[in-house]
Amino acid sequence: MADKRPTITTVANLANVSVASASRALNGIKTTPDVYERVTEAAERVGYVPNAAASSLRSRRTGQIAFAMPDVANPIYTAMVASIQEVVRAGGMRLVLHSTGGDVDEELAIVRDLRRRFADGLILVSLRLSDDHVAELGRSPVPVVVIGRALRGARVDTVQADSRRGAAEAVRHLHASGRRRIAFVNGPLETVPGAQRHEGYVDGLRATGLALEESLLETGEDFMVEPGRAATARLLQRERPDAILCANDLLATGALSALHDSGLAVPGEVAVVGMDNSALCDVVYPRLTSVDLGAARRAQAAAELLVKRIEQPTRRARTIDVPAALVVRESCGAAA
Amino acid sequence: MADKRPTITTVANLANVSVASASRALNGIKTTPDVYERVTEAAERVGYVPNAAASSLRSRRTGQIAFAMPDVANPIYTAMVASIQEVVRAGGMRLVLHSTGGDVDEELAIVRDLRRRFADGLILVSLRLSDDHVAELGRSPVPVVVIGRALRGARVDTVQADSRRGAAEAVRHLHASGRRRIAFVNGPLETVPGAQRHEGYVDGLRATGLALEESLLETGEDFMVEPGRAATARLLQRERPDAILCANDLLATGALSALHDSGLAVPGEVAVVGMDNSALCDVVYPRLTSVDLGAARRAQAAAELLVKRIEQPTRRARTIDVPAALVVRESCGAAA
DNA sequence: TTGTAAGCGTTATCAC
DNA sequence: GTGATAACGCTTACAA
Repeated sequence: MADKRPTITTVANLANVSVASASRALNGIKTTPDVYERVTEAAERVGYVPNAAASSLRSRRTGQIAFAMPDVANPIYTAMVASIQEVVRAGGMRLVLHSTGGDVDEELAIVRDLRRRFADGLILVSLRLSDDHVAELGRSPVPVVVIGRALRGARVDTVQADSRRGAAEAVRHLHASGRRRIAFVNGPLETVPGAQRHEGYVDGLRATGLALEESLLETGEDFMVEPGRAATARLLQRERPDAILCANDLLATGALSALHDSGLAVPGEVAVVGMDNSALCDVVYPRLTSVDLGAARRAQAAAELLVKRIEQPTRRARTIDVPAALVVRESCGAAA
Repeated sequence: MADKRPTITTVANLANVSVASASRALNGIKTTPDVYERVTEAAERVGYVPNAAASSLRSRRTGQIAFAMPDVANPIYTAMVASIQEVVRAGGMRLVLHSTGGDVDEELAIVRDLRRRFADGLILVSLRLSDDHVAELGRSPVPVVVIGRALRGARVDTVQADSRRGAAEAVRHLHASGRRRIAFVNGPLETVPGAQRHEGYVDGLRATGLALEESLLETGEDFMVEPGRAATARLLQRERPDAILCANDLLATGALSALHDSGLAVPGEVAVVGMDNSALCDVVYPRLTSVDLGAARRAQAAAELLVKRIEQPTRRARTIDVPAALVVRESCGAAA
């Protein structure tokens, strides 16, 4: 902690120029080399650093990007944070983080808070996009990019994963490697990913000619490890599946754990496939086959979209689709 | 996106009071109930939201807390983010995130950037605290709380883990359960945790009467999974240890992976112990015994310390010690 | 209690 | 290109 900070006036006086010239020199706006020299030197000498609040107030730019996601502890969002952070830093901006707990009201509160203009834009990941979101997004004074599902009626840029097709592909792969009783451990059905992945699972069954069996379906109350473990345990009390597709890697991790506890061999007796292809996949045992939904790419695309939109607020809203791709690892080799 | 925003003047005019009264009413400063009523109603009606930059500029408080850590992707820092986020939100503030990559220059740049006054305070996690840090921290206009090691000569609040004692305890536990060739997979020795945990390992050997063997020491070039895998693989080329203590859970995860690949049973042939007791422990197979270094508590303590210090900048610098505790799980049961 | 008015530190708009 | 000067939107003395 230190004392009195120099302001731009300090610098201007020291350099014998007006504050206007000082400001211009410091912001890279054309000046005489002489002025530029004197100003930068003076700034250097007194250790001048511009005040963020003052420059935001006048310039109407905060240099901050906000990112709101359901849960910081989920590796998939962590990966997104890392991607966004890169883009943000490359642009000399700062990242403001919000963890919403997946709560819709919380999400809406954050969008509403944008009216404070604490950030130049927001990247929002929501599991439950509603009309309320559309309405609130419409009132935002700064651009918002949604990672999730394109919202009809909202003029916002969107980045989407093709998780439906990804889930279907996973089912086809399991079928192709000889599995016939393919269970599905999903998260809450009323979420966007929950609904889409369920559809993908059904698509996959249809494509392979397998029947949809209620007894092969389980949903965790959340896309987390424990719900995955519990859901799988319930599944195993019925006629045993020979493969389990999980709606994300956390659920799959829970599934692996439940299978270990039951003494079932993976992939020998039961194959397991996750979704997200997160860092978890190389960490669990056996390594997890997973559907890559391009989290890092989605986050990067969202960040870049946002930065462009901030610079050019009037351009048309865009939707970017990021394809899914199955990444095969140990957890779904051949059946025993 | 929308159009012209109402300012406090809009509200004041509508309520037929001065802007000063409007400001007071909105900030909970004593006014006539009548004035309060009219102002809040007017604010409500026009959807007034105060401008963050303007209020920061005048009040000299940004309502933002910054957190700088080596790596967002490391679950231990993720846990810290979650803890800090809670405190920050409870105080109605925002969290600004910086991932430094463990780079000292990056860390120093962030501290320097505080002079912009973009945040009211900073929580800094550094793996390599130096005199440069002391110097730069001394120049910060806002308080900084360090999570790491107390810095001599710096007037900053600090939160420390007792990782030295924790490592020693892990060694003692392994010895007590019959292990005699206890290896140590460490991260870079020139880091604060690397150095401390090494000392703890040596303490533990001494306490149990085991000899320090060079061949049982390995260091990864980083506290990550891959270096852990590689270090363990190197270790296994020599005379086999019957236990491996790892300097953190990521290294331990890599160790487990290398052991699986070598076909060695855990804990039957080799016991494994990690440090940090992160979310990873319940996710890997077998579940990882780990030394809890109180990450969540440290982060929470740091955040609370910072908030208090912001409110009361002159109070004495404090150092909080968070104790370590071994959490026993499957990876270190009895030897075969 | 309330209103008046003076900034907070910048950047943007003018004439020059 | 440069220098006055007026905002930016708010908080806070100070006087009433």
